[in-house]
Amino acid sequence: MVRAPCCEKMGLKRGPWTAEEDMTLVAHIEQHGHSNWRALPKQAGLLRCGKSCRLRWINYLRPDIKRGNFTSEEEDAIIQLHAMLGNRWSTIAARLPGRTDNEIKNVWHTHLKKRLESSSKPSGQAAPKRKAKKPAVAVSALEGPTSEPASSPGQSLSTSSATGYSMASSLENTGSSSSESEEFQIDDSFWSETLAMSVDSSGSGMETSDTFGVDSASPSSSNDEMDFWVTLFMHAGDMQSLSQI
DNA sequence: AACCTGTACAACCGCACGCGC
DNA sequence: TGCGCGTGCGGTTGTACAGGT
Repeated sequence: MVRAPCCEKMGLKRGPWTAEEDMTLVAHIEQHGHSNWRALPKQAGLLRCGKSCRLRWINYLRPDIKRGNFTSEEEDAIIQLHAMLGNRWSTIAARLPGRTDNEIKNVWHTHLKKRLESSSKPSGQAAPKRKAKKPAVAVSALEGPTSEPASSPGQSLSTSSATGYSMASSLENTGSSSSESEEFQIDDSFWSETLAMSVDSSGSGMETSDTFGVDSASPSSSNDEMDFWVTLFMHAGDMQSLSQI
């Protein structure tokens, strides 16, 4: 199956987005939505390919994006989820309200990975953040009435694409996390305990478990299934870390 | 003060998947 | 049933900036 290039490079702009482009995109999406990314740039009068518009919206312009440094809880959650799920950034992002897969991926590659590699220390200590990155130009241009930082933890998630994601594939496709099968040896007592916990889905004390409750309220059965497995793994991770103490 | 190096983040690229025709 | 299109995802690259020398 030969696919056409995502953007026929006919005078389409590339590189960093300007504030005007951002505003144009946001205004268009607010008015018309984004039912068709490919047609969107034309309709909005943007000289960008649809893919670029989609990326910009998802990673930067969405009103529910939470910007700023990751909290240590978030970093710990990423580390745990990555240990469980591997490089499934979108799935991990779905567990962290307001965070995007791209952002999480960047954080992982820049310091979480190094932190894990360089130290066997407990994860509570965040890697030193060298700088508070410049405020993005486009954001400052947008930080008007249109984009309020919805940083409250219970907000709805739009990052998750609810791709039909099965547990089997998540376990089999462990290219980057080959140690999963070794890390999680599940015995019968684990299953009985975990299943009991998942029925009564009270939080385990971790901040991210709040988001489970939100998502599990979703009518989508695939989301329910995903929540079940992620919750399961989270508990497994908790139990493992407890056993190491 | 100027240059060099490392870090953080935005953006791009290519592939895979799902859906409609 | 097969094909083409649109979208989503993960990997990678480019670049701006801060700190160090």
